[in-house]
Amino acid sequence: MRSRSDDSTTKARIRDAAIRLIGQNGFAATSARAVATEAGVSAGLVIHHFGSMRELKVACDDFIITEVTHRKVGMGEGDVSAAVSEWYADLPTFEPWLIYLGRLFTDDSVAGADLFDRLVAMSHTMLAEGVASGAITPSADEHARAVLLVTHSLSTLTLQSHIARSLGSSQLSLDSLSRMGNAALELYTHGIYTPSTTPSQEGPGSGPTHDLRH
Amino acid sequence: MRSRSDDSTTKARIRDAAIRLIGQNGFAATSARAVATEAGVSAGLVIHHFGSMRELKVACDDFIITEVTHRKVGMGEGDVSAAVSEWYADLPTFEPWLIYLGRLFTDDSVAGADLFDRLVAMSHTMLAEGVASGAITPSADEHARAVLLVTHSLSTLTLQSHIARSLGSSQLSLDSLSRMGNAALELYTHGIYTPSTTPSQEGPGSGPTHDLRH
DNA sequence: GTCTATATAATGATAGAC
DNA sequence: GTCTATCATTATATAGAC
Repeated sequence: MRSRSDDSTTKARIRDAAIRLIGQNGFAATSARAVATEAGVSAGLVIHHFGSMRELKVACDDFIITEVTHRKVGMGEGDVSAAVSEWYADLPTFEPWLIYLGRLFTDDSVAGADLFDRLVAMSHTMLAEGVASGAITPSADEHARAVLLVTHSLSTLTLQSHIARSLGSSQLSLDSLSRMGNAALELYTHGIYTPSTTPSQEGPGSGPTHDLRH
Repeated sequence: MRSRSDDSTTKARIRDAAIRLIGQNGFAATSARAVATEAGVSAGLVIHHFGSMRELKVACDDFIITEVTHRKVGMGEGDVSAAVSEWYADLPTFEPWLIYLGRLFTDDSVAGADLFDRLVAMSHTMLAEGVASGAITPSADEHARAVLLVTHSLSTLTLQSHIARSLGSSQLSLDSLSRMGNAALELYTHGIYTPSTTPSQEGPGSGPTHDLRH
């Protein structure tokens, strides 16, 4: 279900075209002319409606952030996970939004930084509730764990083209998503190491690659 | 330790400048003139040495891939993890390489795709060995798990600016790296869920966000 | 609102002097 | 090898016709 995205004004069509192109190629590689062609209008009209390319970018950011954030259904506002799940459930419609969302964290914008920080805060809250209820194991560094989980979670977005290719489809499919989801569930349930053979503690600087050298 | 990177020819200086700028801003946002200024040479010389901007990009890709891949030390060639660990251990020197490496998977290039696939193959092999020796729990979908672990691992690179900010430093620090590494070790050791309260199986399409809604 | 035409700036790339 | 000067192309953005 789209909320107010059934907006068939020309301005909305231009914005949607920009979301597709910026998501696919990045902002710097997207020209006003390319957006115009994609939207089926003239180049001047793109600028006329948004003032400048940077403002068009901001409009796209705002739109995506609003769409992924403004959830009134169920468990309160700001439920990004639920929104993304809905998007995944209707890939033909929402794939451009998912691609743009991934690009948001990589193209560096204030919108991406803000959303990331909000996701960390949400993850932090949920983890704390889980720990309090006994469902989730405490961590020696709760904030680092929250950042780690958000980072891991977003990697499915930022690296979606590689995931799709490696799993055998040209683009992200429901099947690939399901396989990744189940693998992640395994990981979050019991890790990957057998209980008796946990490796020794890491030193500083060993960084993010230790999961490649089990 | 740099291998053959102590190359102080002008051509190498231009390539190093390009690695810094492309890593920081992306290829499309990096002009020949900007590279020239960064390297302290004229704009024409950049093209003279590399032929075109695209060829300069390929040269940067090749350089980084070679540096991160050609490890003859210890456990055989192609040990990307060991190389990245060395880079992390000397951040002032190698930070531009780490940033470029992250950009490689996001800017989409053939070099990035090839490296990703090789990392998945390596991860697959290591996991299989671990399972055979009893150190690692088997998975219902070994390939998906390998892809997941590589994706998670690379997210520390592709999202490094967000991680650094969220952990309180302006850029990636040894302390942040250490905290993330330890949080990941916890995760890989026992997951996050307590044994008795594992959530039910995921359906298709629930995708990569379930780790945000424990 | 939408177009065409255009001004202005920046881009990648070339040519030729040194 | 390196520079300056320049070209052709493309970019964003503006102005004005309809």
